[in-house]
Amino acid sequence: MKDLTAQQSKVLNCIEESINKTGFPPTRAEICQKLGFKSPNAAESHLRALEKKNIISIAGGSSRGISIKSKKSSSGGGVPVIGLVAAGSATLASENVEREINVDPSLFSRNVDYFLKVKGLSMIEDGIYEDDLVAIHKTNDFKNGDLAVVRTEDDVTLKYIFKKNHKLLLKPANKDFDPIHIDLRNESAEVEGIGIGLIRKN
Amino acid sequence: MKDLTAQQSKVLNCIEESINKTGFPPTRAEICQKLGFKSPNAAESHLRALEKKNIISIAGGSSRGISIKSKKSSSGGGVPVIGLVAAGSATLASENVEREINVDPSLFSRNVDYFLKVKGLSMIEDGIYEDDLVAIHKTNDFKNGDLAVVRTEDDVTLKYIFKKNHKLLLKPANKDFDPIHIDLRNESAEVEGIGIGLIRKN
DNA sequence: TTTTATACTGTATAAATATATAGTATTTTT
DNA sequence: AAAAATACTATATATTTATACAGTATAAAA
Repeated sequence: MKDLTAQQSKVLNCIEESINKTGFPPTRAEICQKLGFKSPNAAESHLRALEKKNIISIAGGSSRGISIKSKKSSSGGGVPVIGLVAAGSATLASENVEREINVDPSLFSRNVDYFLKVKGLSMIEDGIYEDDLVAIHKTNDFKNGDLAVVRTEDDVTLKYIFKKNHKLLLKPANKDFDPIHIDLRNESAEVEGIGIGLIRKN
Repeated sequence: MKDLTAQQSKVLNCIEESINKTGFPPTRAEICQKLGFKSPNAAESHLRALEKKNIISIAGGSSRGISIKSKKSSSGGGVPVIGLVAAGSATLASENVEREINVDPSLFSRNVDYFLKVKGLSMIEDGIYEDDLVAIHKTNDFKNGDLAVVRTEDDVTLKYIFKKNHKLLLKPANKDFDPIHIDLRNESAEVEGIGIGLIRKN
């Protein structure tokens, strides 16, 4: 994206201020008044420049029809949402980040490192549905029965975890799905984190 | 604060929707179009009523000069969590507010007015568990099948709602619970809001 | 060098919009 | 029983507002 000029920034700022202060965008005349322009076309052309640079959008034929497009990911690092893409890479790599969510840190019992977007129906019997966002706390420490994000050799999956000696059991909450048995002497598996909460959007 | 009438709520909702969708408030004409009024004064008088009740403010002499008062203080103000206490008063009155949560406004599809802490198991088959926080958008506008917060004569409940003529059906998602049938000719019932999401803490 | 973008003033106007006024009817409050 | 609030239709209009057109001038890109 091209950079904004000094004047364009001023105009953008003026729009933001208006929305913050009054609750609605400014008119051309108001922009002129605030920035000291004497012609409405001064504001108009700056708006068109901002539109061209894809910063704002202008609704034709309606008053105050200005809206700011790139609603900045408001300061304060949001928590990334990661889709459970097929094979093996549910990492925090930016390719996998679908979006970010600002959450109250005190919401969940432990720190939320990311949200995992659920694919499939393997946990449906315990109220975890497709497209739910499961709050994940990154750790490889777990108790038997925890809801865990487990990276196996060829998959990343969300299941209840049980460990006994060298045997790992990954148990779904859906009778149509079979539990996964892993013998750690033959196969590798790693716990990436545990589920500490859930967000669902209807 | 005085309660809003059904129509006033619709108008308020219309304003919220416009701001959410377009980025700026609606004109009188747009409100009329959306709600099916034929005179701009229908919108005007509802707006003045909302202004009188201190819900919105109207900037005189400027187009689209509507702003929602309570929403202005978006910074800092979290979304309240309300417990479904026994009889009849799941209002936003401070006695019922258990805590507040800061959520990303863009998280859910519509504005979240409060979170309702679920009591009981009546929705368990659709993945809504005890102590889950259901995100509620305040409105009395609903579609059949919506998850609704309904205030009946002696209770406040969260169920799927279906309306047919004068009959209201409140349907749980648990076969051990019976649906509630309400004949609006004999009993009163009011939709306080609809569920648009959910937060669970493990 | 020519074009394009920036950065304005100044004027004009069709269309959008708020807002007043005049009614009618129902419900709620006092 | 009277007054006030609710809930509109219908019409009118002053004002607001977007937006086009005509210029001037400078700086950056092609």
